[in-house]
Amino acid sequence: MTAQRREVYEVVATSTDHPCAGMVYDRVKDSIPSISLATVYNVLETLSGCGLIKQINVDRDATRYCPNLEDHGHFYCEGCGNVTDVYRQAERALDERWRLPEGSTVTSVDVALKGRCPACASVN
Amino acid sequence: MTAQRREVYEVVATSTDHPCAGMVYDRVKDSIPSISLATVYNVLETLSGCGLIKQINVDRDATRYCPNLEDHGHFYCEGCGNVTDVYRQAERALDERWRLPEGSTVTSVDVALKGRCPACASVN
DNA sequence: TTTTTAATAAGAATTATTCTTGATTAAATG
DNA sequence: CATTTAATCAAGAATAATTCTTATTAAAAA
Repeated sequence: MTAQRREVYEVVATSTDHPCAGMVYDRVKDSIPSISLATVYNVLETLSGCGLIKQINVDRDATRYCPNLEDHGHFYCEGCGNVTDVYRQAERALDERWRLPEGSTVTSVDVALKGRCPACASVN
Repeated sequence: MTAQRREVYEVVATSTDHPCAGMVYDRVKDSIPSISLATVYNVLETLSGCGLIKQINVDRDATRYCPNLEDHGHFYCEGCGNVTDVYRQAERALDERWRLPEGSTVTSVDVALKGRCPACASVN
């Protein structure tokens, strides 16, 4: 655990806006001005590999990072671009939700909802 | 509806492997050798906009295209890279599945499962 | 202390996609 | 039918996120 890793993790953990690599880079530079963008990418990859943070992808936008390790989905607002965490109404096993090919194994389920958040929906 | 549009749509509609733009380009060239990759991108965008095909994204891989307009998710095999359609066990309204912010509107729900298909899971 | 290993910084390289421009084609109008 | 208008297309340059390469630095092991 290096200073760079500690600081990158800290930035993601204390951010509520699901920042992308460039945003993390900008924020980490406040405390480590010499850090390189490539290092931020490396560290984000390492932290994701350890399961300390999660990558979230909406369409082909830049990958964003999420410190919330609970089972949840993401709601992307097409008005303001914000991403918020959303939770299931009821916890249900995967095979109660999806008909999967017999004998397959599943390692992850990503759910991305798109639409307009209350603020943006009310404007128009 | 031009020849290019007809042919691009035909290729996507008759493909079962969820091809990306480059793959569509290669296949369409058989019947329209002069077509350009940019045109394939334009047409795929147009067809997606009309709702005739759907874009599917897994992580930041190249966008793939799906002619299946039913409500379904996608299962990406980390072994062979294939993408297959998966269906819900039961049709349930969105707000029975997710707790959404009061007053929000939802335009799309994308579900991407990752794991190993039966063939790849049995090998290892 | 010396040697080995891993992490970092910097910038070049890659890849999917978009943009720009000029040429063609199709549709609309006189 | 001729002509204007608009949309589409082809080709290649441009862009943006990400990865790769190489040299340097820091940490760990011998």
